[in-house]
Amino acid sequence: MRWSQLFIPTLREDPADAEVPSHRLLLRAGYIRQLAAGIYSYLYLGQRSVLKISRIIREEMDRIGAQEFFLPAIHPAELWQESGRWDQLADTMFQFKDHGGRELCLGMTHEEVMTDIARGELRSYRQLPQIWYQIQTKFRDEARPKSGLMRLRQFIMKDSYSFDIDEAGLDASYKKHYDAYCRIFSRCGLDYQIVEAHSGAMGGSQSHEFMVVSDAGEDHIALCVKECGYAANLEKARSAVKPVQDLDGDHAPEEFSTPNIRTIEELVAFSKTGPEHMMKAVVYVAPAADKDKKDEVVLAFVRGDHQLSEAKLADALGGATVRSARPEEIQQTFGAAPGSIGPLGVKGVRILIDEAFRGRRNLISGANRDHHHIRYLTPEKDFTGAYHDLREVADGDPCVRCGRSLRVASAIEVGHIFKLGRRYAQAMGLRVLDRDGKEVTPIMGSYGIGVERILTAAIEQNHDQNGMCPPRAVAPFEVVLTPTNLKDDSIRQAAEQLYAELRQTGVEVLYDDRDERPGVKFKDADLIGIPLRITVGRKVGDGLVELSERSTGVRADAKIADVVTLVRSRYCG
RNA sequence: CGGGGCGUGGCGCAACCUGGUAGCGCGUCUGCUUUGGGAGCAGAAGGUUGUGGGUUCAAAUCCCACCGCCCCGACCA
Repeated sequence: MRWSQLFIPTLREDPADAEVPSHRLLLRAGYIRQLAAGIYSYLYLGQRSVLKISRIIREEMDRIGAQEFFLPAIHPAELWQESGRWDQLADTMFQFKDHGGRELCLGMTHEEVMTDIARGELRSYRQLPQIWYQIQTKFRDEARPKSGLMRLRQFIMKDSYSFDIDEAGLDASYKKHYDAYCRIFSRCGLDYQIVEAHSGAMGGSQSHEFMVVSDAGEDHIALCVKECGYAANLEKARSAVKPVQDLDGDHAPEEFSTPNIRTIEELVAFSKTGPEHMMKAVVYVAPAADKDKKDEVVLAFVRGDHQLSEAKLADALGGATVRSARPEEIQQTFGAAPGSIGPLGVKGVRILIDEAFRGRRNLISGANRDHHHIRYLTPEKDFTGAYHDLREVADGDPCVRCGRSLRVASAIEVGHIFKLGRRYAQAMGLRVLDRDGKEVTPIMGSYGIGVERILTAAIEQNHDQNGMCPPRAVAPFEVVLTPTNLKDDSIRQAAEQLYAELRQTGVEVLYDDRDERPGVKFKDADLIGIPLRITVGRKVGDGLVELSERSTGVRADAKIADVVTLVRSRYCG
């Protein structure tokens, strides 16, 4: 393509609204323009990158035998009411009415539509397994879109769904996706991590997320610094605890005065005891499912130097959504203010204890009386509760698997696979006959990839002061051909000829035939991140051009006669 | 949804506090010169100052309401 005829609106200055590097560069390089919060137009370069990413995904999905569909973005409300998600997801779904008053929504995902097709057509175990996928625009009315293409209200997603007759079949479909995803992200040039994931309110038994470590990411993961391979989403990550030496002796619990002591920190200073000997009481409320029932107050304990994980607490309570209790609720339930809450004498409140307290003794906690705490508390002897893993892993905690340190990092979620189970199939009446002629409910898997997030992650991982340097697989062109001065006949002729030859041999080449000074062309080429530049300049008289690699900055002269072969073999093979 | 910030030619900003009819840089257009890292000179075009209302002789500027965008937090199948 001839640059002079293309629309590549590069910007010299940083746009005021862009903070993270990928957003800034996508705007500056003329890949995208914003239409509204979380809604972007993909211009020529952006669309080329998106198409290249989509093509890679398509190839790898086809390779595992997945079949591509194209499904509606507009869905009738009834479909989502059947699965129960119309109300459940009302806050993040674009819902609207047509002229006749019929309720519709823009699809945020396609479990319902896929399952609807399946229930109408799949009759026999002989038709299974099936893997169906699509690459489609999804819509979510995010409470807070942010960071360019990181969190969008309209975005492109590859989503696939597997239907199997039994668990073993699902395992196989899951494994196929796992492997396909590895190939996809590797081909896109991403340095990624696979982490065990929390399957969330969707249910499901097993789940992995494909994460790209980046400061711009909004997820948090824990990674073992050694090669034991442990990696998990922070919502699910576990850590070991270093053994703690408790105070010996068989003491009875003893209340003591702690005037104006409310925080663990103050208590540590006051009692001259380490926080690992304290039971931090955290009070939560699980709102009642029915309006007739009362909200349930729960009391959770984590070690003084640990943090409670709300996700784990919610899991321990069977997937309920929880909120922290208000001070007046705490006062009413325990007869004391937050900061003085403890396990003794508590009635009618569920008590959850973090695993880290197993086998511990002579601990300190609140006395349920203002300005008082209790020491010599021993779980199981003095009070009981259910043990659960409740604490959030902190940077530097020992790895559960190998005991080395865990690193907590922020990351971009580019893919997510999980075993859905039978929830949708059941709710929507998908049944097939098995070998014995008995009706059974197939088991499903659901697998997603965020297309824009691959682009975002690729840029977050690969950029410098001059612009982006995306991997070749996602860059909009493979080569930029840059004549330094088109008014010089020998330069122009050499460039024109190279352009023709490169195109002929199938190299994706962007020919910068603009009447601009060399500096402008170099800056633009660096900004938009074309992996290889061929500069046709002053050495053309000696039969030489210059090759320079965007990502490394390495430059070398090459004979004009050899360039096409060289480029094809070394750079665009 | 809570907190904070910002809306002025295409982009980045100034003028607002202290009211007097909008200015700078970049970009754009024309001409000449220049040509290996965002050129120089000369000339030119381009703005209902987010929207609506109010105060005033007079509003980008003061007041009220609304809309939009960004950031932090909550939320995130």
